[in-house]
Amino acid sequence: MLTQRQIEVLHSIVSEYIRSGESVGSRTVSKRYLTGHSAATIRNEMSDLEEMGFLIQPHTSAGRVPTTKAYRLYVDSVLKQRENREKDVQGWPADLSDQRKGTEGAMTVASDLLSRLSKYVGVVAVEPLNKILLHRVDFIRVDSQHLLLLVILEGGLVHHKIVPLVYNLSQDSLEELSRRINFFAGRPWAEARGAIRTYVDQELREYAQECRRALAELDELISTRGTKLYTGSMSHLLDLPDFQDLGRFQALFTLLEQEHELLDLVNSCTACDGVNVLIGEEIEHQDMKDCSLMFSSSTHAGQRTVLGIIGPKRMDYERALTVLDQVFQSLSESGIFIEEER
Amino acid sequence: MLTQRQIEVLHSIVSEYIRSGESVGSRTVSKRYLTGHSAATIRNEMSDLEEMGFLIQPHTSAGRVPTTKAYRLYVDSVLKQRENREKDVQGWPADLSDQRKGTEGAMTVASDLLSRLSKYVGVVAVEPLNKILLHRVDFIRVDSQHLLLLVILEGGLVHHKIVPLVYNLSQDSLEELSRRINFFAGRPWAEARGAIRTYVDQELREYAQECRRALAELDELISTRGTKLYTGSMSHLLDLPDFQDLGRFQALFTLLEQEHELLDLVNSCTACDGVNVLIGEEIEHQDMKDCSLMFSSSTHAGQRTVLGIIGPKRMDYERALTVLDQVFQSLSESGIFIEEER
DNA sequence: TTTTAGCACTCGATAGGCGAGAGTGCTAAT
DNA sequence: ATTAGCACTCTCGCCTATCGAGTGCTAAAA
Repeated sequence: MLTQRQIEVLHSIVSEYIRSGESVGSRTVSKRYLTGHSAATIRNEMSDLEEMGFLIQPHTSAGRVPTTKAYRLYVDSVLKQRENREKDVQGWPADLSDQRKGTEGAMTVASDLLSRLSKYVGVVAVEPLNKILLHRVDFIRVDSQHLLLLVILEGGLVHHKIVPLVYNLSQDSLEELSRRINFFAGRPWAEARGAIRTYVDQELREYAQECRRALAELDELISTRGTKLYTGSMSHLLDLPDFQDLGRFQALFTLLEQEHELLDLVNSCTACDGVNVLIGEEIEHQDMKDCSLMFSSSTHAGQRTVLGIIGPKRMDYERALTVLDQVFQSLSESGIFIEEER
Repeated sequence: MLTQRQIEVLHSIVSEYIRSGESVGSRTVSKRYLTGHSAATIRNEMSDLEEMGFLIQPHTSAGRVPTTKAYRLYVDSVLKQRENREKDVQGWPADLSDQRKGTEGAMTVASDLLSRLSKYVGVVAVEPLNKILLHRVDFIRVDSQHLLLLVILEGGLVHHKIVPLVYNLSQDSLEELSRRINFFAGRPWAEARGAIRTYVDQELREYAQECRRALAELDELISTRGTKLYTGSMSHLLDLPDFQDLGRFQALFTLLEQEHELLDLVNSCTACDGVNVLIGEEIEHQDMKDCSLMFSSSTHAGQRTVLGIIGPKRMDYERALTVLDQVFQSLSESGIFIEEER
């Protein structure tokens, strides 16, 4: 168990390290943080803390650097403090409501906002559509050869796709088909799918093949689209001392450019609602061992949305937290990703 | 005027510099390229070429490095050679036709393909929609409060937007409105706009305000969307010796992340159809003075599309050219951005 | 017993010095 | 006109000395 003073020392070291990025010596702590104690005292505590695995020395005569274990303690205390002030946060009114481009645009703006405000990298992930509630489906005849599938989901998400028509489906059968599908409005697509397929097979025998094709396309449009990912700007990272080393930067950069890798990462984050932080090795990815991932996931109208900030392990967790709360709030208030009444 | 031998020397130096990335000495040229002449001869030629502004020495006793002027000459000759073999190119069959995600997806894939194959950065720019031909417009009542605007353009591009409805437009007036608009199918939106606005003002007086609003939304949807830009992956750049220096990389990186900056750049490229190359200072942008921009712009069905590759001045122009041709061809063959018959 | 002052020691970072190597320009010979 | 030879220049890598921050330990003070 840690004594009160040990906790204070640890907290000082983490703070100072986050601030400066350089290993922290006993003198610094004694002078700037715990002025009541001499450097020697701090030194002894630091030695103990190192033995307990909270600190390491990069080399014999440098200061100490916090380990993941230390960050963990620090972050937990930051998160705890947040719960107390909680709703104090309300700074800049990010105008996401200026939704010229709908959901897609808002998410792009949000991820970029996360990046710009935090100075790290913002990501926004929106879950697969198949869990979202269906609002309405339309089949629109574009011309004799093409059909436009139009899917409107709860919350105003719209998706579409043009598909070729091989057989000639009558406008009537199309309307009948969409009427059937729309019967499932307000329920998740996953539910509607089975029922509709049965209907097509049994009653629309005549055009069954073509209908089934249209349905398959629709299914693919909704289901396989997978989690949609938005990544904010990354150039701020280059200003950080942590990424002056090209190799380290490249590792993260390459990772962030490969959507599917990043997706796996984000998917592993959807543990529970609220704000969570993964630090260094806690993230199951080699190239992220020097990074931290703070994310806030929330579920509304059956759709899970994850806002995240990726930065160095040495990130300013307090600021990141504020930014995350802020953007989350903006997003909620703008009524874009949550449309309760409808 | 340059003698034949001077041209050969210059060509050798540029080739070698592109290959190695290090300043080229007279010995190297003499040994590996113009074996018929001694280093001293080359040296004299190089001295002359430097006086003429084709070469510079980084410092007194290093080899020489080509200037923009030299690259210009080199690139022009590469482009000239291409015209001769022209249609020889046909390598990997990039399967863009697997267009699960429509135009948008294809462009994303194309830009990424450009990046991956060239090892530089690929960009694809698609012109504003307002010049594209209108195929059909629909207004769809989503619920009592929302209207879905649906615009289908020639070539299968679909755009949509949900807008709130303040007044109550009858289904009839909406249908009438869309019928009127669809009268302009096959002509550019810019043309249709004026006529329709007149119609609304004069004949739909009753709901004029609401209609005008819907129209304005539609107008915005089509017109102000501006050039749509797709940027491929950039991580390859970090493998190049040219970008080992963080500062240089950051400059380019930041630029590429700022869409509007990049847009200005690309817009200045739409000079004429075909392949063009801008080298270093030829690009009107401070941060691009060490980069080159190769782009191929083409117009089909009234819409201009620009494929571009951004790399170091020292880029492998021949490979870049091949890649560009290749992707361009794939895009054409996949019938995505060109749909002639319809 | 805990804290503190003092001191010797360690080790990385920085700066200066040195030699090697690559490339040039010039001159003289071919 | 071309080429061989040579002195000169400049960068780069390597080595060494020095500096300074920080530690661990010991002994004295609280």
